[in-house]
Amino acid sequence: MKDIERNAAPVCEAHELHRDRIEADRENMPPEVELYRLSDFFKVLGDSTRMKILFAIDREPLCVCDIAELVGMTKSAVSHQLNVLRRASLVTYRKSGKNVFYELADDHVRDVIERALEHIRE
Amino acid sequence: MKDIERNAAPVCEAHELHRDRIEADRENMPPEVELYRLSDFFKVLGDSTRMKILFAIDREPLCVCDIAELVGMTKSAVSHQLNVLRRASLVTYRKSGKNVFYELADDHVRDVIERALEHIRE
DNA sequence: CAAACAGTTGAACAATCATTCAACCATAAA
DNA sequence: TTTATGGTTGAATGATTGTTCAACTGTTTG
Repeated sequence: MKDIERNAAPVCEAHELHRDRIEADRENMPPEVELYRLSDFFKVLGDSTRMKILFAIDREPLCVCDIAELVGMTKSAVSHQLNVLRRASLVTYRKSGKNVFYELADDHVRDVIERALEHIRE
Repeated sequence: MKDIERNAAPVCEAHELHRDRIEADRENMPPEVELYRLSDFFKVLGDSTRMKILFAIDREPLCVCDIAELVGMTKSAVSHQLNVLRRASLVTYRKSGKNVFYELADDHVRDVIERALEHIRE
């Protein structure tokens, strides 16, 4: 049968019974802006190349070509991803002669990744 | 000038000077498989709809139509995203009559999100 | 100054992905 | 056994995105 109600308000009978509790759930949710900033933050971490880069510079600042060698990609690809990490304030950089050295911006990032590691290791 | 060396090993002079340190950095990196599981985990969190869903069911299990109303999307769209969250083991579900109730799988997820919230709030 | 090197950038391409639409399954009620 | 409801699913579509390629900037060295 055709789902003619597909665009109607998705409210089931169970919902009608718990209007007040649902309302409390709604108030428990962070504001829109924060939800977007949160998912944007995770989106940056959600790429294996960027994850490799973050672990590569975990111990010490490295120049782009060192990072490229550690993660096994071209300088260009790495530079593009470093740009993403920079815009998200996950890394900082410092120029020195012909080189540009990147390092982790702060320990918050390490914390989040550490927790996630615990999770996937069960 | 043309970058004729673009596919060559990306090793700069600075790299030659610190071969041993770079090698230590390499050993500090988690194994490939773990890096992929880690970025896959963050990838699932890196979507605003899924993030909304997780906060919607943070306090109590909810049925699909309640979740759909809280996040402001169709049941179909929510069901697709719940499927992603299920495959990543971030949520569990329980059938009850016509309804299917979803809840957070464990507290690890809450921990990671909590840390990330602290980060984006500075 | 010219050549080489480290890194950046924009366009293009392929791949991934979120949402919509339509149909479908399962349960409950009439 | 129909009918309605809650939820799932596959295909299609449009948007986003990661990598490559080519060219370019800036710095150092000969």
